[in-house]
Amino acid sequence: MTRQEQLLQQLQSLGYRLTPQRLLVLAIVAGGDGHMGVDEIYRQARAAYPYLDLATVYRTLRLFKQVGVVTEVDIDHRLHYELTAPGEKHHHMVCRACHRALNLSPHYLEEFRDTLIREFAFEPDIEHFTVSGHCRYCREMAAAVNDNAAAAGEPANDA
Amino acid sequence: MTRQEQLLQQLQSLGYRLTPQRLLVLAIVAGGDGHMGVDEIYRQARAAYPYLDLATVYRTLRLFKQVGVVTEVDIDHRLHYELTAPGEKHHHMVCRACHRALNLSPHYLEEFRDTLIREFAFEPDIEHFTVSGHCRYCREMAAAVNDNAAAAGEPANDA
DNA sequence: TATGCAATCGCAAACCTTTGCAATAACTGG
DNA sequence: CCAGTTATTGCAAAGGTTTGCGATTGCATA
Repeated sequence: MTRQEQLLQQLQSLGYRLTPQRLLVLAIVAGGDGHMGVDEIYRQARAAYPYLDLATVYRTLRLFKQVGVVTEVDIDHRLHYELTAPGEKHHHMVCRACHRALNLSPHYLEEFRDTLIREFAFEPDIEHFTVSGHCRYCREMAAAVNDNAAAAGEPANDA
Repeated sequence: MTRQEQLLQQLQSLGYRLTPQRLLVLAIVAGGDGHMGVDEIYRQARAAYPYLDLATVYRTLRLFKQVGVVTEVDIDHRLHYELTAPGEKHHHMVCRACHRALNLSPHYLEEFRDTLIREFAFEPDIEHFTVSGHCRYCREMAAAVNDNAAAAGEPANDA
């Protein structure tokens, strides 16, 4: 039994129905490399089954997430999904500048998590943890730009 | 010079214009207690100046955030803002169940931050850090419910 | 104080995501 | 294999947020 069949059976045993739409979305997410945007999943799904509705894709992904089949990652205020790899669980560092998402081993969070539970009885949602910030590359680039522009001081523009 | 006047001067010195809309939004956020939803800010602003557009409120708040005047908090996928209190900086723990937002002293994050910088050269965005999870009260309630319902096993419903 | 330029505004439309509803289809039991 | 139940779908519309654009207005300069 392949991993996908396993997951499907898991869904079914939880009382959910196995619809062609769900099979399709699962296959696509499983086939993609890493976190995929909803639009990309939708595009691929539509190529195989043009009748499919965007709302169904969103609902399906939400269901998968709830059941633990996929992991949701918020990248620049957009939802992305990737197959949950058991035993290779990881969190994300999302760069505010280039929107790259880097993986982060849960190991780095355990202590933080323990502290929150101990001090506040707050159980952080470590399944879907994401920190935003500036990645190595964008920091280097920002530093370089700063060196050049030095004193310019133009305010930001709007749009 | 009041804190508000300070902030206004800061905006101006950065090259931004002091418009009535901005003064109004700043006054409202400064007057509110803690993180306010955009709709609430908009409602109050409109009461004083009915011509104001929602888009302007969003743009203004985004600008304030960028300049550091306010802090953005994502509560259940909605944007909330609060005046940035220098010296009282704090992060948030947002409960996934009741959507309460609890404050978290930066102290609990310093070590985590240092680790990310050291190991990955990733500079986490500690100005706008939010962890989601389950708060003390909702955990207690969930535990109580579990005790009662014990074995029910109904699948989730849709809407 | 009058003038000019760019930043900002209001408006309308777009974008991403969720939701209500009636029609459809997956599963269950006979 | 058929019928009944109910989860799920497609569609259309709404909700929250962002954006393009022409008109307005703040501010600097003279």
